[in-house]
Amino acid sequence: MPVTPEPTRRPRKDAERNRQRLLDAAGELFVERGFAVSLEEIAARAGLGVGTVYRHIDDRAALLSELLAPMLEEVLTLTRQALDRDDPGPAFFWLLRELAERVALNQAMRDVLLAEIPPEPMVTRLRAEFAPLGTEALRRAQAAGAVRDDLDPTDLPLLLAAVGAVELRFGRVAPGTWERFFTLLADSLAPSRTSTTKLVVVPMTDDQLGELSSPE
Amino acid sequence: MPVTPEPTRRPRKDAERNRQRLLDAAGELFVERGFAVSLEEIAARAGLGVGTVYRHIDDRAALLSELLAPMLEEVLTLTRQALDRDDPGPAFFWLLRELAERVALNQAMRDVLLAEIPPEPMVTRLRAEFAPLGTEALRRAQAAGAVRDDLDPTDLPLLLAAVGAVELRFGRVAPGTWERFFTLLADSLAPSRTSTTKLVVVPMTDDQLGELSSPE
DNA sequence: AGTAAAACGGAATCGATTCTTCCGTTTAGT
DNA sequence: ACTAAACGGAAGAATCGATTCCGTTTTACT
Repeated sequence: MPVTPEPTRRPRKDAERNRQRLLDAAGELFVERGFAVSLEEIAARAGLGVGTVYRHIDDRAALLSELLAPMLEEVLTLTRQALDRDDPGPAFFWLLRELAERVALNQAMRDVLLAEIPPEPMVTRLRAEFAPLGTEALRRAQAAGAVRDDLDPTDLPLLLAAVGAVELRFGRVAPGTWERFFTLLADSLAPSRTSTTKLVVVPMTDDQLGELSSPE
Repeated sequence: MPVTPEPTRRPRKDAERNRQRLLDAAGELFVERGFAVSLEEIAARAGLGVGTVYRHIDDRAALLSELLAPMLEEVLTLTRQALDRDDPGPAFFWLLRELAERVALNQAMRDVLLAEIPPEPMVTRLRAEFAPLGTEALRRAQAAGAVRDDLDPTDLPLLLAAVGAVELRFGRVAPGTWERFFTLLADSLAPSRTSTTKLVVVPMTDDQLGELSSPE
């Protein structure tokens, strides 16, 4: 039976270049705007027409799914790194902060924790795989006396969601506020303490709070 | 010049009844769904047609504004009550919890803190009037040694927003979770502590976390 | 240079959503 | 019964974003 000589022909040079631009633009915008990005927005940032976008992807869902996967993968990687350490207390707080930072600064990650997003296989997988790892990291930190015993593994997504929500709301007028909030939150996880962790990040100003009313 | 004999004629009985139904339905739905309620939804719950709604209100904005006002007014009232007390520490934590509860259980309040809502004079007024009162309540609690010194008045809306976000996201599958989170958060505000406040509210279950993926 | 296939741009289409208006019908009040 | 008030809900208008379609431009190769 005669088969096609070249099962996969080499794409044209401009097509390859545009695919890269598309992926770059989509990646940036996904971090900035999460699942709310429109294809038009992506096309514009890539300097392409929407029609061209569709020649490179199946549809919007497939594109976002592809962009989301590595972000969620990184969560698992970080968690495994924490479990590799032999200082359970600091390792747990390190992990929590790494995750909090990613959630705070990445709208797509915030959407995963905070928003009603279309069903994503990767999200289901993340939950299934993260659960035992996160639980173990927490248990070890508790065994080491670094974390209050009544903290539950299910509190972890809750804490991260809170951090994400804070930066989502206040980050626009006072970037970095998530870190101030995180410091506060972390202080509540210790079984006891004789002092507070110094709040390094400056508080918001009244003016910044006022800016919340003006759109965009 | 002849004037109208009855400047304001008595409305028909059914009109009066419907106006009340409308206000009741709108009030309920505003608490449940915040600024996202549609007039159609309100009309349906009131058992009226949308056309009828418009005979009772100017437009959507006016209706929501009217419903929002008393909620914000209550915030000021609670704050003044806290300032009337002579136990600054407990008074501050009492106030924070009262406000947190309202924010957590009322979507309209959450929207005020968390969402991009249309400009509302009442919100501007609230900010202006709450600021000095909230600041005073905090300062007194700090002077009494009940609250860490580096907490800033602008952190208050931030803390409340976080509580609201938590219940917004997790309340559907695990109502009351805001309270667990609040307890945790409150523990971080003390200058020091030798133990933790017992977390009375049970944590979420893994199943509940999983339900977050399914819409509605 | 010349040509055909590949790729492109963006207008047009489609669907969904929600405020608001309009008008024919129903109901309260006398 | 009759009239003015009130009602219901379809229709109009606007917005927004995914997806498709097709005439035009570019690349690759002779």
